[in-house]
Amino acid sequence: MRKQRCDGQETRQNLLAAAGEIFARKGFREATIAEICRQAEANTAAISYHFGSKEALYVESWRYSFTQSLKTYPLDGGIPTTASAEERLHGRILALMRRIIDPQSHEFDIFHKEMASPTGLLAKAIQESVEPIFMGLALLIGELLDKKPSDHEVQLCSMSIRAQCFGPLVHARRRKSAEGLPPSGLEPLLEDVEQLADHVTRFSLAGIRALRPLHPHQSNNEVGS
Amino acid sequence: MRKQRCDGQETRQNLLAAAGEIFARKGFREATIAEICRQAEANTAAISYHFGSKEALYVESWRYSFTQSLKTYPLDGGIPTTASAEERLHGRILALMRRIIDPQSHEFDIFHKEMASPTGLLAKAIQESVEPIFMGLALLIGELLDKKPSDHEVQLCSMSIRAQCFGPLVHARRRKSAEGLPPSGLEPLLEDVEQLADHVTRFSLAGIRALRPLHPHQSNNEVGS
Amino acid sequence: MRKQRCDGQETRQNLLAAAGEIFARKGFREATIAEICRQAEANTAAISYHFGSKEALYVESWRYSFTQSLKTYPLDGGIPTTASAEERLHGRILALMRRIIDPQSHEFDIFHKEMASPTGLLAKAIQESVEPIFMGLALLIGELLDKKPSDHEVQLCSMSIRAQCFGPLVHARRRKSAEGLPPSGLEPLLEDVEQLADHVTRFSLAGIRALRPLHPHQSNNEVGS
Amino acid sequence: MRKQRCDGQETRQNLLAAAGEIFARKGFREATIAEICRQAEANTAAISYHFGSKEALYVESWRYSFTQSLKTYPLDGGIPTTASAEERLHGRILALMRRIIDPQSHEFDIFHKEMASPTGLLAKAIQESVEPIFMGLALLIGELLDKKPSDHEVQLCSMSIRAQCFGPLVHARRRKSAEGLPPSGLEPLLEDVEQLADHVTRFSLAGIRALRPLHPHQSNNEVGS
DNA sequence: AATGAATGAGCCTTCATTCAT
DNA sequence: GATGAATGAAGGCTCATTCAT
Repeated sequence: MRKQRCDGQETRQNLLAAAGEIFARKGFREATIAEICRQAEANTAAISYHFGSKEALYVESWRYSFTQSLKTYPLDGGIPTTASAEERLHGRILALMRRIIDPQSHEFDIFHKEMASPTGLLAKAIQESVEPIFMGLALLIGELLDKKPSDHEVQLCSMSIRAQCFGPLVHARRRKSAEGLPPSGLEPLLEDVEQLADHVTRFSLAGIRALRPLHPHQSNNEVGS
Repeated sequence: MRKQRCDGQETRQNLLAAAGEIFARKGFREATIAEICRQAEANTAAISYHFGSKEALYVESWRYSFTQSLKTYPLDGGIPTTASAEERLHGRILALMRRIIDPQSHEFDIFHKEMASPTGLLAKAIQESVEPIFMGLALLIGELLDKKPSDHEVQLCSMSIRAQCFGPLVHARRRKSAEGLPPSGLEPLLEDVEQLADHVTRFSLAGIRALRPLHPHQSNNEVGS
Repeated sequence: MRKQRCDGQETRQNLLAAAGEIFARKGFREATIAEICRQAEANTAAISYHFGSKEALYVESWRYSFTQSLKTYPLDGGIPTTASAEERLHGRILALMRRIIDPQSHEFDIFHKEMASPTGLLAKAIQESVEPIFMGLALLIGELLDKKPSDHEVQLCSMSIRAQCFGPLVHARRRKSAEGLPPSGLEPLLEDVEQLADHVTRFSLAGIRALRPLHPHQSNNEVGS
Repeated sequence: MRKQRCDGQETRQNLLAAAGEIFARKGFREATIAEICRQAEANTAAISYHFGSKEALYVESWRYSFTQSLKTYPLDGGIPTTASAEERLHGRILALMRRIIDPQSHEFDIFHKEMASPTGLLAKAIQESVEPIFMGLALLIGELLDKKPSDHEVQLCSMSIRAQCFGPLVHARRRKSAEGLPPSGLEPLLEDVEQLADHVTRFSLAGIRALRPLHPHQSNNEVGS
């Protein structure tokens, strides 16, 4: 009972997709190549053939998930660079949240599990992928604070914002995945996301402004709502 | 070469302590009872004997870690109830951070791993333990916002603060545990913690105030430093 | 369906014996722990438990086989040290041959396979075990040649004798094991061994004497260069 | 990126050569067709295609190695049939040794591994190839002993000589292959070979003469029975 | 003629658990 | 009360082989 040998890369793609899903659900160690291959409708030896090892598949599947996710949700949230810093911050926060919450994307579940129980296998890949995101955020905050991105206060604010994006959403993801099928639960969650992004943006802009040193005449027009 | 039968509970205590450490380092699934027993200098069968199963040991060791941690770091950070809400918030944030960062305590590593890869075993125990912490925080924020603790905005702010405590510190923990001995690396980290708590308090108070509806006379004295 | 836990070392002994037999028949790589355990009536995990790995079992089983074999066939063949050098040489050759040909002993089959396809695992064990055998032979030949055991000619003669013991007998072993049960085939083979030992002793003594330096009445017609 | 389809037999030749080398180094079971094909720069399916199976390739590669080796080293060592029996024996021994030690030739490594761990696949091929070698040696010894080649004593002497050729040289081969490049290490080994051949010839001629029946001028001090 | 892709069987190992002592 | 010994179920990986192209 052989599979059709369509174009030769189909199995590879199936494995990457299935691996992303299973690794996101179970983590590296608890995921079994048997389950991945069952879902990809491939033989267990196919992983050795295409990727060499479970470890290599893990790294590849994360890169794959991350790339796909970034294609769907550009870092700047589609806000033009001519918009105000506040609007661009809101755009970034919203884009990040949508990436995190998208049930199609598995990168953040994998990322989260890797943070909690590092295998060390993703260190390099994550480093390369996450750095630009952090840097873009730090640049924006630096603009708002009128300081260099490497400044300590900028870093602290960056951390505050990132944490507000990650924390609640990984919970939301789990709550969601614990339910049934995604189709019905998608829209309400996206609504939630916008509301949450509004809150985090407003909350954080206030926090940032409280640190702004020497502008006595600071305006109060916020973004959102 | 039997062990001394001191009081019969010594092995149990050793197992609880060792389990907390190992589960914190490796998570439930990846921790092996062999390693736990090796560290506790007990026989592998001792776990089945004392706790019935690996699962039961897991729950017990978390309760044990949590209880010990709460004894060391009271929820209110030692700030008297007569102090201002801002000071009490700072006290809570600092206490929470110190609990998280304490290398002696394993509850947060276990908690974090359980969030990332839920076994479901701790659901009830965590629920019971975390609820009062969240409630105390919500009460305080409600006081600052002049709203009920169950109000949506209060919940959002509570989330913002909790996330700022968890996010950076679990990273700090890992970075720390990756180094050498904890004793020498403790002080500088505690300094960091106070600095971080100051930032989060100031940042969040500003965020909270920005949501406060229509009180023109709001004061600006912040806490910290 | 548990095994009886008689004295706790029975399984270990069974495994050692079975391993010697299987490793001798199939070699390290082709032998499977499943087969060894089937023959020892033990679980496959028992090997990990008692020895840690297939590799460690291999080494242990060889030491076990070698020790048992040496107990049955002392190196000197039971010839008293007061006997003539010729008689003692004959004793050694016969003892070596009997050790090699004994169907109960597996050390030489393992040794032979290890020489042909080294795993490297037995290097140290074999070195330690074989050294005294070679040294004893070299001492004896040195006595016959009136030279030091480390002399080049002594070494060459030692090699000639050892090769004559090994070569034909490993063939004989295989021919024998290819047949059916050992009980009936044992005596005729032992007879063969004595005949063979006589031949090798006579043949080699003549070769040695031809090299003996200072006896003026020996003939010197040699071949080559 | 297909290979050039030169003449269609190039791949076959490459496979035979690579197989000889790999089988010699690892033995039949441990050699993998993946490694052989990698070295031959061919696809793994090529073996099934050209030879039908790993087994068939094994047999073919041995025949190939043996044929090539025999071309380089004629059985009689180039000694004319008019030379004395002693000289012809020396020639044969030297030729046999040179065949064994030649690092270019793999037949003896394969042969040795096959003796130690018979696959049964080479039985017929080896039988056919080795018979003439043994017969030639037996004829020569029969001439020296003035007996028929099938005589028991002739067979024993033949065995003694063959064993002295095989034993030390397979060791030498392994020692050599464990070193670095063969080119530089070749000359000193060939010197050793001649020295060794001299020893074996002299040693064995003495042994043979000691068995020569009724020539009144031979000495008779033997050992045994 | 030749190959990339895929397969299924088998191997060694790990692990939580359970007896008999 | 406590333990050494033993178990069986998986898990990841390797490998010779076989298709469809």
